[in-house]
Amino acid sequence: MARKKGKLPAAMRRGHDHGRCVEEAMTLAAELCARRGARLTELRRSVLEFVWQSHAPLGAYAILDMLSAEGRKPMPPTVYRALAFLLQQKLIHRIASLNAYIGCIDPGRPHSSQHLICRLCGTVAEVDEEAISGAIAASARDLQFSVERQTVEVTGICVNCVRD
Amino acid sequence: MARKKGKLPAAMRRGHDHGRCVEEAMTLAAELCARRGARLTELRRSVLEFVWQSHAPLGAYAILDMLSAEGRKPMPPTVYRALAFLLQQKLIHRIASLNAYIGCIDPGRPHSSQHLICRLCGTVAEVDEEAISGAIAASARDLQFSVERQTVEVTGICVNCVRD
DNA sequence: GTGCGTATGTTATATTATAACGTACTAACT
DNA sequence: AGTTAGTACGTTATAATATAACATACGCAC
Repeated sequence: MARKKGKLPAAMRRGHDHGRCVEEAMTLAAELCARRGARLTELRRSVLEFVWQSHAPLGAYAILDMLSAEGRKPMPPTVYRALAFLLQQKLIHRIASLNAYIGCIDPGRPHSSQHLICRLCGTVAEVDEEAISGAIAASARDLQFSVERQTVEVTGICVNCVRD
Repeated sequence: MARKKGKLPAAMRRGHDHGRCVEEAMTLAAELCARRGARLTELRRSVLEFVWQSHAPLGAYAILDMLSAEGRKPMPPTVYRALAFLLQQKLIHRIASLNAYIGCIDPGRPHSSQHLICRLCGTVAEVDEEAISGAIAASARDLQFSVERQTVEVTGICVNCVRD
């Protein structure tokens, strides 16, 4: 079950226990990969964890720096391959307008998603609004356009930053 | 007035007179810039024309090559500055998922837009569906998120490519 | 025609991403 | 355990996209 109407997504709820979010996401990712026969290696796990720890999407080279700080010294292709795996498994999303990556909040269920990106704090909230994806699907149908992927990225100011 | 229901956008109507589209777009651009006191220089005009001539979004370096073929030999910043101007004037859109640029079909009127991108032929159709932008606005309102920009890029197969 | 603001030219470099090929690991079977 | 086939990772090089910083030229207002 998704977020209730009127309740903010976790990413935009100040003071929520994000460590717990990350833990749950990692556990779920491990389960999903096991179920699918996909190998969530140490490297991939690390990348996913870094991505999840940040409320703002992480760029590939930021991830690379974090891995370097940990002692690994991977080259770009290594990071990009890990990201490609996580994208395939739908454990993360790519935010095209930022060239950056963020954890998927609901990787176990096929869903469309929309991202609200705060220009000030960088926080991204993922939502899944049937009204939006349905309107897009309807419009495409009208044009006999066969949809494979919807990218919806909404840039603006989040509630926390407006208040500041 | 926008496209009628059931009628394809020009970009996806085979055999439409695209030369005429381009001409009209250039004329309108000149008028708008004059009205706004913005200078549509030769360079900017050329860039806009190249962008308009293509049904598929053009990358900055493709534009650069076209300008080079014409005799100018601009460096990247020159092209990016022209693109920045055209974006500011809302004469073109940037397609984030392709790092490429395409003409705006209705630069004279403030509007939100959604882009349907054919994965096979590269053609992009711009639409302005109130149902989509409205649903996004409503969802954002619900989260007290103040929207500045909506990016909606729908990837799939267009009607012409499905038939082939 | 002088001066000021804008546009463009130029050099250098930053940022994001991938191609190509080599090595190592892992799991499955014998 | 040894063999092997497939996958993951390492490494080198480079492609593709984009911007910073500073110099020159252009165009319009006065």
